[in-house]
Amino acid sequence: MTREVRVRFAPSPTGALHIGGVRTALYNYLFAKKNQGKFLLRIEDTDQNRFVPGAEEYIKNSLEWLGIIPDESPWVEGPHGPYRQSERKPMYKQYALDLIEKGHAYYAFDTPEELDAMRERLTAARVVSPQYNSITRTQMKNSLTLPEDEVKARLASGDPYVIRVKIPRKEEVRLNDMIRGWVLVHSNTLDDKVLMKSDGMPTYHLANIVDDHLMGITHVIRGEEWLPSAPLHVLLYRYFGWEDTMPEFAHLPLLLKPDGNGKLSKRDADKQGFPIFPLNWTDPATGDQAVGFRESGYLPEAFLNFLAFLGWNPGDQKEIFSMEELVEAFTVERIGKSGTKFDINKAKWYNEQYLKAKSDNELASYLLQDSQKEGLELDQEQAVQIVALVKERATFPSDLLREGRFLLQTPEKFDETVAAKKWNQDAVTVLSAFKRKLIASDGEFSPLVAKSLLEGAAEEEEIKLGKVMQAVRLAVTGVGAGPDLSEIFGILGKEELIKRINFALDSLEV
RNA sequence: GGUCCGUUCGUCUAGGGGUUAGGACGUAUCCCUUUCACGGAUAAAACACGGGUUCGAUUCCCGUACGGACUACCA
Repeated sequence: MTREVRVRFAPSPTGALHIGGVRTALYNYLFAKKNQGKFLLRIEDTDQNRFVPGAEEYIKNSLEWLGIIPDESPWVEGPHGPYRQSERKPMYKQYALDLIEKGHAYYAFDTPEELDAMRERLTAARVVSPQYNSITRTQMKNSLTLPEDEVKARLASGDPYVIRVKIPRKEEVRLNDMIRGWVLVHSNTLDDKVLMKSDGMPTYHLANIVDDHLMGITHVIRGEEWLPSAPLHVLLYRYFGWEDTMPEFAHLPLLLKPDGNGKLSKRDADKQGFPIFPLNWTDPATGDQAVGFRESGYLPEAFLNFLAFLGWNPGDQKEIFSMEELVEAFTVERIGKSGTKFDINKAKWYNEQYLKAKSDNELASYLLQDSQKEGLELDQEQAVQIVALVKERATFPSDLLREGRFLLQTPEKFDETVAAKKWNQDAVTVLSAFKRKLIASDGEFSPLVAKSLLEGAAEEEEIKLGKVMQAVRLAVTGVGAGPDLSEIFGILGKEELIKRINFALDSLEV
C-alpha cells in the first residue's frame, strides 16, 4: 500500500519569512500537488525566547500572496491538529519518557554553568569538539551517573532537568537523501542532544519527529542546514519504533549571497539594494524596516517562477512557468546539489516578462492607482493609451507612471545636458513654425497629422528635421529620450502641445 | 579543529566516456528606431587541480584545493 503523499513546511515564527524559506515552502507545495498529496503548514514555536509577534501572520500572508496555500494549517484545521507546536506541548513529554523507558534517553541535571565548565575543560584538554556524548556523559549529572534515589529526589523536588537522547558509542547511521543519495555518519560524531528543555518544551528534534510521525508526513523537504542532524532524526525514528513509516528526506541546496560566498542574509540584500523578504516587514523589537518583493513591484507569479528556478530546472529550455506548469513539471530529481547564488537581475527579467504579458487594460489599473495617489487626473481610456506607449520600458508596475509621467504633467524643467547640446536657433525656428501650423490647423488631430505638420514646418524652414528632433522632444517632454514622438503628440492633443511649445520657447535660451 | 555536503561561462543551469560543451540572465557590438527602450542578430565567456581506469575523460574512481552547512536547553 502506498501512502498518500503528505509534506509540510515548518517555519518558526522568529521574524520575517526569508526568501529561502519561501522556496522551501514552494518546493514542498509543488511536490505535494504533483503527487496528488497534501501540503501542510506547521508552526514550530517551541522557543519561547525567540518568538516574534506578527511573524506567524507574516508567514500566512506571504504564502497567500504567492498562492502557496496549505491544505492543513493553524488556520485550516485538518485531522492532525493542532498545527502550532506550542499548542501541542502536552503531547511531547510522554514520547520523551517513552524513550527513557526504552533506554534511549535520560534525565540530565547539569546547570548551564556546569555545561560551560565541561566544554572549557575539554577544550583545554584539546579534545577536538567538546560535546555531551557517550564519553563525557559519564562525568556529568544525569540519571545514568546519579544514584536512582537522587534522581527520584531531584525530580520530585522540581529540580530543573532536561531529557537527552542517549546516542550509542559506535554505530553507523545511514540515510538515503533524495537529492544527495546515501549519507553515512558514525554515531560517535553525534552528541546527546537535548530532547526536552527545562521549560518543558521539546526541542526541534523531538517535536519535529513526533509531529511528522503523528501527521503522517511521507517526505521531508527542508534546507541543507538540517543535513547534519538528519542522522539523529533517523535514530529517533528507530528508537520510537517508527522506522517503517519514516519519511524520505530531501535536503535542499542553500541560497547563497550574490557576491563571494555564504548563506544569503538580510545584510547582503540591504547592501545590494534588493529585497530578501516577500512582504514588507517591520521588526517589532527594533523597529527596523525591510521592504518586500511585493512592495518593490514584483508580481507574485514572476517571483514564484524566479524562485522555482533557484536550484531547480525542468531539464528543457522553457523558462516561463505558471504555478500549474510548475506543478506539472516538478520533480525532486531535478533539484541541484550545489548552493545557489542569488541574482536579482534574473528576478527583474522575470518580472518584465510577466508584466509585458499582461493586457494594457490590466496594466492601466496600476497606472490609474498610482496616478490617483498623486492626484493626477486621467481616465481609463487615457491610461490604456499611455500604458501601450510605455509598457515596453517598464520592469515594475510603478515604472508605468514614472515613464509616462510627462504625458500627465507639463514639464517644469528641462534636461540641462540635452538642452545645452541640442537647443539652438534651428530648433527655435522649427518649433515656432510647428506651433503656427498647429494653431492654423483644424479638423481631426492625430499622431499622423501632427507628424506631417512638424515635417512641413521643417521643410518650409529648410532645416533637416533630424537635426532638431531631439530639441522638439525636449520641448515637449522635458527629457531627451522616450517613446515615439508622434504618438506623444497624439496623446497630448493640440492645445497641450501648443502650451508646451510656448513654455519651452519662453524658458529655454539659445 | 571535527563531521557532513558541494564544485560546468561573472550568475542560474543543460549535458554526459568520443559534443563546435547547449540555453537563460548580465555584458559588448551590430540591425531596427530621426532618441531611449523593446525586439532581432552576433560576440566574448565555463567543465577547480593532480593522479588513476580507459584507445579516449569535463563525464567514472581516488586524492588535493577551494567553498558551504553543522558543531546551543535556536530552529
